[in-house]
Amino acid sequence: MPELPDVEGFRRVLAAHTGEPITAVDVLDAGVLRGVTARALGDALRGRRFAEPRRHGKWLIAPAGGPVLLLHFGMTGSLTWHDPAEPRHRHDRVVWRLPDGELRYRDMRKLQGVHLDDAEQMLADLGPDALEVSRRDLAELLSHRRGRLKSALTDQTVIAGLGNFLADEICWHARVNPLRTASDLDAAELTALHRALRRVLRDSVEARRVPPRRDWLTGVRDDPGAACPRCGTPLCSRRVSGRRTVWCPVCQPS
DNA sequence: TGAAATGTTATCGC
DNA sequence: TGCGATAACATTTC
Repeated sequence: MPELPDVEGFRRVLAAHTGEPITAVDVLDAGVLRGVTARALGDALRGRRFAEPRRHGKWLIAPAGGPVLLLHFGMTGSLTWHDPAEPRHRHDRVVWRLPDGELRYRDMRKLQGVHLDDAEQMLADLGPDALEVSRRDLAELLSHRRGRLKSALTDQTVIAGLGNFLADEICWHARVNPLRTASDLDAAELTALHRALRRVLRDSVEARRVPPRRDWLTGVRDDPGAACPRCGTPLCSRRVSGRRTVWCPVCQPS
């Protein structure tokens, strides 16, 4: 799940529960703790209050009056608010208990995890957040890339926040082939790509995910014999930089 | 049973 | 130095 829109949704979950004291931190699976022990995490946060959280790319940054909590959700993570009476899920790994409920960090695969106080280190190599990238920024960022457009868009050191689904969706909306060399796009293509990025991100943030709409690529890409929602042509698919990439050979000619 | 899954990182080769 | 491919991490699903 978690690309920029999902993490922005988690940020809003946390933002709705700032200002209340953290009464306890339950570490149910220390396998998601990165560079911090369960004891140190609890000692640092107990009695503190979450302040307004930030997001950069796929990172959620949660200051807590001194200590800073950093969450990354990998491919399967989430952060949700629950009544304490609600049974915990098998994949709930860390729980922050507040007076009126609790925040649960759930993650099946445990590919990423929970950090404390190393924001500068974790965020140092990230490019600008995808929501903050202007058309001019995008042109500049792509102009230095010799590799494929798909690879550049999903490289967090170039632009932070875009993942496999978003990158394909944006290319499809822009009618640009994701296998193109990133620095080869002309002015019209860069304009189309930037407009697609804005539109796809806006709608996805509103939906708190990349919506699986049938009139979007994301809604059909896993269908057997998937066809382009715009023109009905069978979609093409291959691995690019280790990720499955889907595009329409008619709308997005090479 | 094997392959693939929305992420990131280290490593190897060109 | 940059980039592509690959494996690895952990777990589930088709």
